[in-house]
Amino acid sequence: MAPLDKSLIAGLPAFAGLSDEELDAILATARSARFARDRSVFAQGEEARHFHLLLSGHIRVVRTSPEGTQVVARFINAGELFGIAVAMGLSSYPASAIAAVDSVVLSWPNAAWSDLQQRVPGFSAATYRTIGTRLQETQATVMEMASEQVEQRVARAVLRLVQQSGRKTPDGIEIGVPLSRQDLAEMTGTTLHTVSRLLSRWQANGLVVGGRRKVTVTDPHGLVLVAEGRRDG
Amino acid sequence: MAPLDKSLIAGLPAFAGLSDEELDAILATARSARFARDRSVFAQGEEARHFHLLLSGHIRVVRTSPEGTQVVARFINAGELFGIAVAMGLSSYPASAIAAVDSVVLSWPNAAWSDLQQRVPGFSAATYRTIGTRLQETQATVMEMASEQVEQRVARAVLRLVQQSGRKTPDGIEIGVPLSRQDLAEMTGTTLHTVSRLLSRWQANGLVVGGRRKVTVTDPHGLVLVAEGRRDG
DNA sequence: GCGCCACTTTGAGCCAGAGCAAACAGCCTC
DNA sequence: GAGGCTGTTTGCTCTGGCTCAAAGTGGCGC
Repeated sequence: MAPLDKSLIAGLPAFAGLSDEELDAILATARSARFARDRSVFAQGEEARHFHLLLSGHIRVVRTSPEGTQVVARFINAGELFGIAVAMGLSSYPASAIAAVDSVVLSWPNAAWSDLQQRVPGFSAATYRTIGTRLQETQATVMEMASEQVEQRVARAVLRLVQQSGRKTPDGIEIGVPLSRQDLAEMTGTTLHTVSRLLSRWQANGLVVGGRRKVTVTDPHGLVLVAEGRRDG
Repeated sequence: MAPLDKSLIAGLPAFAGLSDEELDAILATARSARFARDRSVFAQGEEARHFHLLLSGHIRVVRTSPEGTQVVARFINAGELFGIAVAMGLSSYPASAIAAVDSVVLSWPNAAWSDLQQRVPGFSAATYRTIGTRLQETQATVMEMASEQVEQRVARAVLRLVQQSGRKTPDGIEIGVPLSRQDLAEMTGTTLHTVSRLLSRWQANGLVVGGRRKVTVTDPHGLVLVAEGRRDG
């Protein structure tokens, strides 16, 4: 395989300020791979030999319970680390990572982890922040599930996705990830039926426009009111 | 204040294998304090100037939503770090920490964080694991809330507490933290009424014995079956 | 040892949202 | 462009668990 070009990672905040030589050294042990939509980068329970960085596309991180219930834990955006089981002292991946769209992933063997920590100043702190942020977000999800109605939770999930990957279109802001009603249900702990009903009502009230695996928000402010429980969708 | 004795922390895994001099140096910037039951070590939203280590007792970590709903995020046991906002790049505490019983806490100013990281080999990795573990646990909670019935969730919460702080008594295994029905409800996202009804039924069926702020598990195996949904309490 | 307060129990009614069922519509393949 | 998937919509029914209400009860302070 040809050496990877340092321009791939030169622009990422995690590697800011490094010399060309250092970038090359970091990339020496990395491999890049393309994943078609719906292909799995790694599967829950699989032995974790690598950690990964998303170069382009979107990854859906999914946890499956022993009974088969699935929960979408988060979406990974370009530039983010994922599958860093090695950092958390885990020997196998606690969730599966599925390409939500065609994606390009850079992967290092776990052995490269300590090297990166030493070589890249601030890498360690940045990783702490990444994991810390995810912990905060996950705890926020727990709070929501404990205290809010389904309608508010779904509204929040949609707004979060808009922030993460919203794309301006003539009709409004479109979520840039193919997103089924089922996905939305798995992010909010409800059923696709309930999500579908909510979106239908929101659409009738001019808040969103739905489509097959697609949601476009036409009235973000109105949806914020719904998320805060200060307005009925 | 008299210097703290190194025997306080010598036995903790995080500081294993350090020389007496190093232990003294680490303790030089720490302060210990005693917190009576129900006193707060720090409050949600407060500026995070210190990080903490629990020497003895139990701490309840509580998040409160803008609307006032409370969720018990976790219990901290002796020997664990908590309030490590500094590691996650947060400037204020995301939750409150309340002494569940009389407790002794060792606190360092944030400035000591990087020092500890450099001075103590393996400290960084241990902290990653701590945060990583909490992330896993929190995500497991999300899964439970999305896919399980209230009865199973409460049973799991009780079993988890038994593991963390169970004390053998003639009647069975008693949870070593004063635990109201309200606390249990806040850990599982339900109401104290429902928890009370469940415990009453479990008691009638010989699984547990309840008391004021107290729960004793008399049939752990039976409770596991309830937690797994393979038996009705 | 009395009274109070915080915690707990139990009852009754109700409703958000799950489960079940069935029809419907983009979109891709051949 | 016909056929078949996969994803979506919508109606109906049923129920777990929340809400409101009120009556216990253990234990601490005085």
